[in-house]
Amino acid sequence: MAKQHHASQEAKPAGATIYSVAERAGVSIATVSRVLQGATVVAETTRQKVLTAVEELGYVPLGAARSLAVRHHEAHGLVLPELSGPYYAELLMGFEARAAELAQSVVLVLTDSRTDLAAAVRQLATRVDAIAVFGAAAISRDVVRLLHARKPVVVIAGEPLDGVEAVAAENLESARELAGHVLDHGRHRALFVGDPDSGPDIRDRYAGFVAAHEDRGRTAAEPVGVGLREADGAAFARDLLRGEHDVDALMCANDELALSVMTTLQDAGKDVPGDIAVVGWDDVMTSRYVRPGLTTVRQPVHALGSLAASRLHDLVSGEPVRKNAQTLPTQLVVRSSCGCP
Amino acid sequence: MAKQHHASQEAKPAGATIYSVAERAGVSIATVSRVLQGATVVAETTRQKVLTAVEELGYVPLGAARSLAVRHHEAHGLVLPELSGPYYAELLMGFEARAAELAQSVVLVLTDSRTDLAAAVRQLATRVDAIAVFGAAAISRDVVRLLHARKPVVVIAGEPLDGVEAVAAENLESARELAGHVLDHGRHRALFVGDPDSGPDIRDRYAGFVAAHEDRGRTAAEPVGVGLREADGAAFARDLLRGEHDVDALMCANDELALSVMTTLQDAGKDVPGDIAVVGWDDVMTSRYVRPGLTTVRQPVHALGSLAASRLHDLVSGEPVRKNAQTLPTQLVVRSSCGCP
DNA sequence: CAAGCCTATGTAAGCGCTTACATCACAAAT
DNA sequence: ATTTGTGATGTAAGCGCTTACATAGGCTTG
Repeated sequence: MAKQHHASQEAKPAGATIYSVAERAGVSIATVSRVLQGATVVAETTRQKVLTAVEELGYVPLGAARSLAVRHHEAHGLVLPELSGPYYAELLMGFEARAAELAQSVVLVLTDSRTDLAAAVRQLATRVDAIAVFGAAAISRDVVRLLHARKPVVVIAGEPLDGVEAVAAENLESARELAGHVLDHGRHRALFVGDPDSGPDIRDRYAGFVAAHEDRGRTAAEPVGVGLREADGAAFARDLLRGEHDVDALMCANDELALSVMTTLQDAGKDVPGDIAVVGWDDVMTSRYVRPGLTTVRQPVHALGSLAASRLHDLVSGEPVRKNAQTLPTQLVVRSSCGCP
Repeated sequence: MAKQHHASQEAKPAGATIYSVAERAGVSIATVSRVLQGATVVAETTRQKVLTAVEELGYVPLGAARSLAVRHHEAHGLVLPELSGPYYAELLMGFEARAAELAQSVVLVLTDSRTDLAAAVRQLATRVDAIAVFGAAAISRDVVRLLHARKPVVVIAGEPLDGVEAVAAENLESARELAGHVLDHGRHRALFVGDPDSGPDIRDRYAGFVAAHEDRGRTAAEPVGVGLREADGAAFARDLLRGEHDVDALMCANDELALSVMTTLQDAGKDVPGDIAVVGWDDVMTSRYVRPGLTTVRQPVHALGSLAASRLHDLVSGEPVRKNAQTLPTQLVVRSSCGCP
């Protein structure tokens, strides 16, 4: 063998390679590989010799070498904004679980912690076979488009982009239902809290809010374009207390917002839902615990992550891109913050 | 060139390699590599030619090939049980953020979704330079030990294992302080809810509970060994309501437990903290929102993740293993479920 | 008993990159 | 004009695997 395999030594034992295993077992590297891959048949005695050698040497195959040879990373990339709150975490869990079933590793990139996002994504593309990107992940469409030219990409809950596969949870109809439910409690001055321009999700929720009004021959108020975080909700609630709006119901873009609005109002002596009804979106854990329980919409977040991983795998396997976004149904969760007993 | 580089074509454009880029730019592959790595000096005109070719071909380097050549994966593995609840998510965020700074990818494995954990970990070891394992991740010590023989390993909040580096948040003293605080509210029949045998964290928290009693010349009751989930808390609360214990204060092993206990009691008409004080551990989001606010302990979870990533990197860089676990300080968060106004 | 056939194993090419070393062109120094 | 130095680039070996193909026994078969 021309190659000079390992006279070297490093801090860690390092260096058991397929060569050293083969030598120790007294077989060729091909046989070692066959034993480890388990595909081809190998004589039982040989198999044992190899396994023993592997054990003794503590051999761990080098993934990179395998990847290079098989021309697959056997890994999926997932790009999310962050993980505070249960939404993304749940999505990630769904993704990871499905990826595990498909024997794919998952490489995670959180955009909020990156200064150079484009570079991070480019670097990610370097080590995975396919990438799922969360829609609101602050990744410019250009980056997605660029990526998509090289690797299979799935956009989760994002702006549809043609030629790029998309998966999402249903928003419009559920929002219409939720808003309708609130209106049917006899509320006449409902407000949508959240910025429809911040992404397709919120946009559709507002659209549902509008539709519910139209269904009843009314017209919806303009949305209050605030952010999605607790602080935004608290700030808005203070505006409210100052009398800036005349409302008897609030449909918030997500639970975080709804919760902070609701508790801020309560702390100021307002009665929810007596004085004002508040509903949210996402059904986070806290929504079950607050009093009154928060009426909200549960998304199949886990399933969404799982679906993304599945599609990625299908795409890598050569399946064609689906033209239309796959939409998963959501579920209205009625508690009492909307006015129900 | 003897090698037959790419006459092939696949579904995806595929196939721009360093060779095609070199050819297009009219330079050697070495030069392309130099431009892309940016280390050595390359004439500006050449650099531009290469960059142009890269652009035109949409070249994305193959990470596996680089890894093989440089003999580094430039990736860290992280093994966590799951991501429900803010604890692990926050840990992961800290880990990811630091890894990003160090230009390391992060490959995530969630043990709850794996059927064959050992295999998953072995496979992980194949593709990363080092691995951080969360203590309670249900990974047997043997697996950790095995791993550790091959790759740098850091155990987060786990059972110390000699020769294996460990990082953790402080438990004992903070638990002593928390328990002391409760006792000093004049409670005399305090109970620890949680199973000290489920891991070093809980064990130390119970030890703090005991110590606080001893500090006051009292002796602590035996722990109530229940699980850490909401359902466990609700079940325990029902036992309590049935009169199975005579208590006026509960120190729960974590917030999830504390919250479900507390609300279950409240729903049954008990007054918290009037009839019974309840405190938790972790300071999850919900703890701020419930009424009364839950007194708890905030852990530097993000910092813990970050520290783990740093240490991993140091170890990969050849730094020696630190003998003693690094412990991060926690912070008592006093709200009103303990009896404070 | 020769001819063929499996089966188990070995041989070697190739995966796409990095990098030590060799080479070359040109400018400066003699 | 010749030598020497220097910066830019090319050459080629190797990273550790997988796998197509070749080979060598041991059986079966006529």
